[in-house]
This record gives sequence, structure tokens and C-alpha cells, in this order.
Amino acid sequence: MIRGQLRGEVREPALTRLMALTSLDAPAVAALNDALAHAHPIRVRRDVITEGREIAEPLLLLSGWAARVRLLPDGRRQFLSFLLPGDLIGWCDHPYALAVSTVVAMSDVTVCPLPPAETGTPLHAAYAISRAMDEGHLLAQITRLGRLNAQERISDLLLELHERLTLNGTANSNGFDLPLTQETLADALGLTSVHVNRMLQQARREGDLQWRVGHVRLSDPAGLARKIGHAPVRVSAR
Amino acid sequence: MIRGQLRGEVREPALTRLMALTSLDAPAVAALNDALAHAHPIRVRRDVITEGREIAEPLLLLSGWAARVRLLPDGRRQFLSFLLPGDLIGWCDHPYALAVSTVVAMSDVTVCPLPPAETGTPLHAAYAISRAMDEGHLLAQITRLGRLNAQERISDLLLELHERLTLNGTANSNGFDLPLTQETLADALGLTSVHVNRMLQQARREGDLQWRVGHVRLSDPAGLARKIGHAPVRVSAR
DNA sequence: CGAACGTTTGATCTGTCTCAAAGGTGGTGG
DNA sequence: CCACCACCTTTGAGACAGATCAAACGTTCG
Repeated sequence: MIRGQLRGEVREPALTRLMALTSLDAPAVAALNDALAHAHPIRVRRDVITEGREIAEPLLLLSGWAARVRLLPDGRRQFLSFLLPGDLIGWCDHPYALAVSTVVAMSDVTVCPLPPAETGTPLHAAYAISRAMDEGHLLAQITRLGRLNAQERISDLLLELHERLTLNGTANSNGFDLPLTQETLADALGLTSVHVNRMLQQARREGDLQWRVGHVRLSDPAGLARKIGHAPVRVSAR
Repeated sequence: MIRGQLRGEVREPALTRLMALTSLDAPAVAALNDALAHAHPIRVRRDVITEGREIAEPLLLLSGWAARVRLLPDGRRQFLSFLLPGDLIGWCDHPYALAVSTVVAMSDVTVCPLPPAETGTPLHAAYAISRAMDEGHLLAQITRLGRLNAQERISDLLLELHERLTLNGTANSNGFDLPLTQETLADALGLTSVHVNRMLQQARREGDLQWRVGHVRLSDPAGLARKIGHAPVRVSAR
């Protein structure tokens, strides 16, 4: 069945994404199948990895959402980035690597060990591209927090998530499941949940989006992107 | 003379930093010497690399400050991170890599081609550690912008810069040269230059720091770090 | 001496926060 | 099948951090 997913009979988000990054060869597919056999679940709110602790082994996120998060001594919380199926967790090239941030499960998730990849192989290239995109998302987050207003921050983040979920086949046209509360959104966007609520209402009134608990639909992603000057992350000339 | 610097007779900030990250072996030193022979200057305000363009070759920043920056269509500007002597620029593992951000020289700088390093060598480890620290700095920037107030943002950034400059031997005890205006500081911290000015005055009044054009002195870095809950980036258990 | 650049100051405005409470909604158990 | 609970979302009123606009003040340097 898992092999079947690789052949495309069933969509497996994580694999869809990796294959979208670069065309994988037979050894890569074999390695992925092997790793999938060691998949294991992690419950919502549990840490996937913990800041400052040594990284046991790099992981591949198979299903569910996770987030990198930082907690301040006084209780303030900042989500640094969101991790979606197909994203890598803790892939470092140096020995005795420490996790630079905690990763917490935002929903029930499943992960598996990251299949090892030799330098120069297609799988390695996929990982490298994935890492570059991750970096792009961090830069986008910095720009959002530093120079966008509340309305723009929300739209920009939702557009990014929509693009990423489209890449792994998890978004249906303009809508997608979003296992986040307005409060977590606020802690990602440097706002309060009260203000996120008001800005979401405004966006709905203006017809930009629809919001149900756990689900969002963007009326016109391309138009919204134009409206706020959002550009998707690009890391490879292909 | 350049060989002399490697032997420690003269401090070369970029090399000081790389050696601080991991102990380099003879081949690494040879490769670095070779690269230093191809150093070239870039003038202040000039682009070192440009967002969206293919990366010609990865670089090592030898002297001067650079910054990763993003410009919005309407003229808003966000500095994403600062690059100091010893920092890597554009080191990617995948083919046809595009620069995810523009890097601009904040002062006159010199760069050289990044000496190639095979996987598993000490030099490669130094690069990997450097990349992990870069990521840590991006995460710190996100937290600053998302959850710190103006006063905390300024202190936190100055502490980070002080730590990094100490690592490459460029800070003298508690003071360091800072080739930034209050305006650039504002564009890094998501504030206006007027407000940065007022917060700097307040910090001076409270005795936390001294500011001259191009130079800062922190009265008590450790105390300030404790006061605002600042923790340095750590990426390796060593 | 003037021009360019960076810093400083003042007055006013506003986007977002804070605090507090009410309303929905889905799930669980009796 | 209803009652209750936990968790989100929504609403209101008031406060404040930081923005905006505009101008003056210092330095440095050609």
C-alpha cells in the first residue's frame, strides 16, 4: 500500500512534496519506503524536538502540522514557522548538533526518520531545496513581522500556507484545513488574538476569505497576492 | 602576510571566527589561504548578491558589514539579518540555486570565494555550524520582531552583535564599531528611526549603553542580557 | 562655506493592546 | 437525548506604544 502511494495511486502529501522539488530516482524511492515503515505518531501539543537538546535523528513530517516555537521567560510565545507534511525537521550537517528551536505538534502528526541521502543524489538535492525554502519562509516571516500591518500579515501568511499545501497536494483549490486557532495565529503574527479576530472579520467582510474553525478558503489567492504584494518563495532556477 | 595572519600573528576576523567554530586542519588552512588570494572589495551600498538571481559562487565575508535585506514594492525596507566578517554568503547544496535575499554592503567590505570543502572535513563542519548559527540568528530576529518591545529589540540586537563580534575578535571588551545609522537600525527592528532615537536616548539615560556615530559601548552586557532575558545562540554540544 | 548626512525635538494621530465578559460549538457522560 | 464543560470566537470600552509629519541642530568633508 505504501509502495502504491509512491506509484501515485494514493496521494501521500510528504512524498508528493519531495517529488515536486526534484525528480527522485529508484534508490530514493526505496529509501523513502524504508523510512515510511518506521513512521510513528506524535500527539498534538507534544514536543517533536526540544530547543537546546541534541538532535537524536533528523525527521520527515508525514502528516499533520507542527510548528517551531520559542517561549520567553515571562510567558510570551512566538511561533517561528509552521511545518507541513513533507517538511524536514532537524537536518544538520555537523556533529553534536543542538536543536535551535523547539518543534511542537499543532495537531496529531506522524513522522519518520529522514532517509539518509548521499551528497549529489536526487534525494539530497530535494533536502537541500527543502532547506532553502525553509529559509525563505523564515525571511518571509521576518518581513511580515517587521514591515506588514496586521491585515497584510494575516493575508500573507495564509497565502504562504496555501502555496505550500498546494505543493504537497493537501489544499483543495482555494481552501485548506488549518488546525490553528486565532490565538496561535496571533502568536505567529506578533498580534493579539483579539486583533486577529477583528482583522479576520474585516477580511471576511471585504470578501477576501472565509473562516470556519479548522478551515480557510481564500476567495481569490492570486488577486489577494497582488493586492498585498505577496511573492512566493523561489529557491531554484530548476 | 596573509599566511602570517593564519599563524595568529595578526588577527584576521573571518579566520578567527571559523577557527572558533571548529579546529581547522592543514588542508583547511591551505584552502583558506588560497581563497584569500582572490579577495576583492565591494563598495558600501552595492549588492553582494541579488535576490532571485542565480548564485554565481558562495562567498566568505572577510571584512566590513553586510546585510540581507528585502524591499517591498511601496518602498518599505526590512533588514533580515546582518552579516559580519567570517559569515558565509550563498552557500547552498543544490544546483541552480537562486539567492533568497539580496545581500547589500553596509560598509566597504571585502569578500573572497568560499574555499570548497568536502563533506566530513573540519572546514565543512565549520560551514555547517556557521549555517546553523545563521538560522539561529533568523529565529532570534523573528522573536525580536514578534514579541519584544522597542527597548528590548534594540538591546537584544546589540547583544547579539556584541557576541558575534566577540567571536571573530572584532569587539573590544564591551564596545564595538557599528557601521549603522539609527535609520538602518530601525529598518532592522521594525521601528521608525524617530522611535529608535528616543529609545536609544532612554537606554543612555538608564546607563545601559553609550552611542557615538559608528560606535556603541554596552555598559554591562551580561547584566543587560539578564535584564531582558537574552540568550546567545547555541548550535553544537561541541 | 555650503551640502550632505545623521541625530534630535515637538506635537499629534492611530493601530494595536488590554481587560473583561458574553456567545457559540462540539464533545462527553449521565 | 439532554446537560454540562472546555475551548474558541466575538464584542465593547479605554489606554498606550509607536507612527507620522515637520523642522531644527550637529558634524564631517570637499
